[in-house]
Amino acid sequence: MEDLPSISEAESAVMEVLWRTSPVSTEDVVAALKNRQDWQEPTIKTLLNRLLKKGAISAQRDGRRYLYSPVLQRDQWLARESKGLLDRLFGGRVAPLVAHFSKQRKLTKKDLAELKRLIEELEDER
Amino acid sequence: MEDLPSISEAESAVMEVLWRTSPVSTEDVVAALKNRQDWQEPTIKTLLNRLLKKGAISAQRDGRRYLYSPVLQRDQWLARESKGLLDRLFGGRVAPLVAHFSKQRKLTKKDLAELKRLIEELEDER
DNA sequence: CCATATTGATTACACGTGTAAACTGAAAAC
DNA sequence: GTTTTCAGTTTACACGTGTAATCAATATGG
Repeated sequence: MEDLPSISEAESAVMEVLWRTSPVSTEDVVAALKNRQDWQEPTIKTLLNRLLKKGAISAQRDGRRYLYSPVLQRDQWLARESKGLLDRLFGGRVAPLVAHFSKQRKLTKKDLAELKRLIEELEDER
Repeated sequence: MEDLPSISEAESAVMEVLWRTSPVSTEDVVAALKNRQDWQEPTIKTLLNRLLKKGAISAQRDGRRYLYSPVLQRDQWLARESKGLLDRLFGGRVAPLVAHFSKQRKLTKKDLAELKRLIEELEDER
């Protein structure tokens, strides 16, 4: 009964690939990250290996190579990451966080509209 | 022209103290963190020193000891940290972030009310 | 069958971080 | 003026991480 593996930033870039499609081969991951990250292939192999060791992904043989799939779900990861920040920076409260972004002028009109809709939706749910 | 120093999690706990009140002595910091963190005094000395080296705080002599003050402002730090998370986890968009927290049932009634008010306020600003 | 290529596994290495002990210099106490 | 004390400085050390080269095993082509 292992608890959720914690994954590093570089590792999360690899996870994002697997979360998008899986199972994938090392080659696929390399291809998917070619543009985004400036990593050599060995680097990606290392990251895949570490993720395996951590139990964040699983591997199934496919001829001479492996195909990898996520074990850790994106939702779980998202939940932990965002909760961590929220707690540390905003005392666990969402409103102050939004307030912060608004102060930073990081809210577009579209964001505002979306938020409004979202909030109405949430209110209706009660 | 140094760019903003990046501070670690443990360091940020020390910064929080200085952000609350400053200037403060090492002793003050130790006292302030006594309950929150289970750190020995040498640990806090180390952290203060690292923050000094990084230029995140400044020190002024006061007799035999130093009094420390923040150089890095909480707002700057907050902005960077939260932007980092927002970009990494939610593609830089605020609405998906709020959606995520709502899905996690992390929004209290109070949060909702506050958010609503906030959004109305923001809309009026235009 | 043997050489080559391919892919996973092992090893590497510097840097930041969490955590702290040991050392040192100067001030305070006697 | 010594001795003690206290605060700051130096050193320590293991672990995770970013980044990658090298090694080894196995499959494929000739």
